[in-house]
Amino acid sequence: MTEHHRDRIDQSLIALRRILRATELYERDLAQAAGLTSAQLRVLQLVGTSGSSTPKALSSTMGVTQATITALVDKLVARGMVKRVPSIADRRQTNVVITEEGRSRLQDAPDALQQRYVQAFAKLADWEQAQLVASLERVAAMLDAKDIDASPVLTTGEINAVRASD
Amino acid sequence: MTEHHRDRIDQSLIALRRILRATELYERDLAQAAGLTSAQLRVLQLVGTSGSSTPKALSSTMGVTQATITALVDKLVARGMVKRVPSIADRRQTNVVITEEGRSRLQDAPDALQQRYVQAFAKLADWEQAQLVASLERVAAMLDAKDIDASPVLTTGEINAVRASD
DNA sequence: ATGTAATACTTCGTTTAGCGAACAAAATGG
DNA sequence: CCATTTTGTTCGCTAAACGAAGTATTACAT
Repeated sequence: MTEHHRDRIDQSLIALRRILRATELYERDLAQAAGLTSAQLRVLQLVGTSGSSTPKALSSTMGVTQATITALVDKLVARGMVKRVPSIADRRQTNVVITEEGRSRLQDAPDALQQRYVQAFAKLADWEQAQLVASLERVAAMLDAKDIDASPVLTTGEINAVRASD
Repeated sequence: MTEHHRDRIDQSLIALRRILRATELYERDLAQAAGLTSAQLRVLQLVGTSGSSTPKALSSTMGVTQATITALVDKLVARGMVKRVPSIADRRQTNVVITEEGRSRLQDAPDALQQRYVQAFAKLADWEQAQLVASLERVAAMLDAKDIDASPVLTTGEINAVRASD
């Protein structure tokens, strides 16, 4: 592997970390401004876009256990953002439904990414936008591929081997 | 704003969310495999790359309060990963220094992004790598610009106005 | 030089997020 | 009809994070 390849890996990792960090920090500020925590806001947004969802679905979408969802929904229920409606089709299930109060709160608390991103994106030239979308989708595919490697933890040695593999 | 512009914004936001989610989920798994929590690992990595850092610096880099850093450093000290060394130049300051134990732990716990990313990145064609780096750096600049907008919270109306602004 | 302000860090008490284990209720498949 | 699986909740616990208050230490203004 040549030097500029290694440089590019480092550069893109640094850029990705900046993206992660900026979003994370901003998400906290935003949720606080909306009077919710970021985890609660994420749940509210998920319920809001679909109109209704089950704890099981929320759990797998967010990547947390159902027990955690129960606690988050409890808090949103206590604040009147959301209500639990027993499912008729399957009586094990509970539908988490957004309320009017919840909807209007969502209006005041737009998505963290949207706020930062949309304004800047609109300023880019057409070809830049197209390229950006293509690149982001490629990175996303790279990262959330379910089977990048069977082993959950790669040792440093293996990583260096990959990096040296040309 | 034409339809395909709006589509592109949506597509890129979706891609960014996939990136964020994949990294977040993976970070948890990885830290657990390394016997540390992800917050502790982040501190250890920061201290490890610079060799030594102050709580104040860690605090602003990570975007948390100093009280939080104190607690995290306490835990790393208890596990012998890191030690506190009083600063000589400024006696208010404490240097957090990585130990041998900490270094070797870092070897076993590579960065969450690295693991997922490096393998896939190496497989891309040269021109794709170059384009990816350029795009990622552009997004990062867009997101962590300190002055995207003076107002901390943008209302939905304003966002829609931006999206309709051409 | 001396008093005041700012900085660096810690301690303490509290809230939130998240997990695993144990459980009840309902659905599914023999 | 019975065993198994799925769905959701409760409980007890750990970790992360915050703000407020407190202690040193340094910087600054007069």
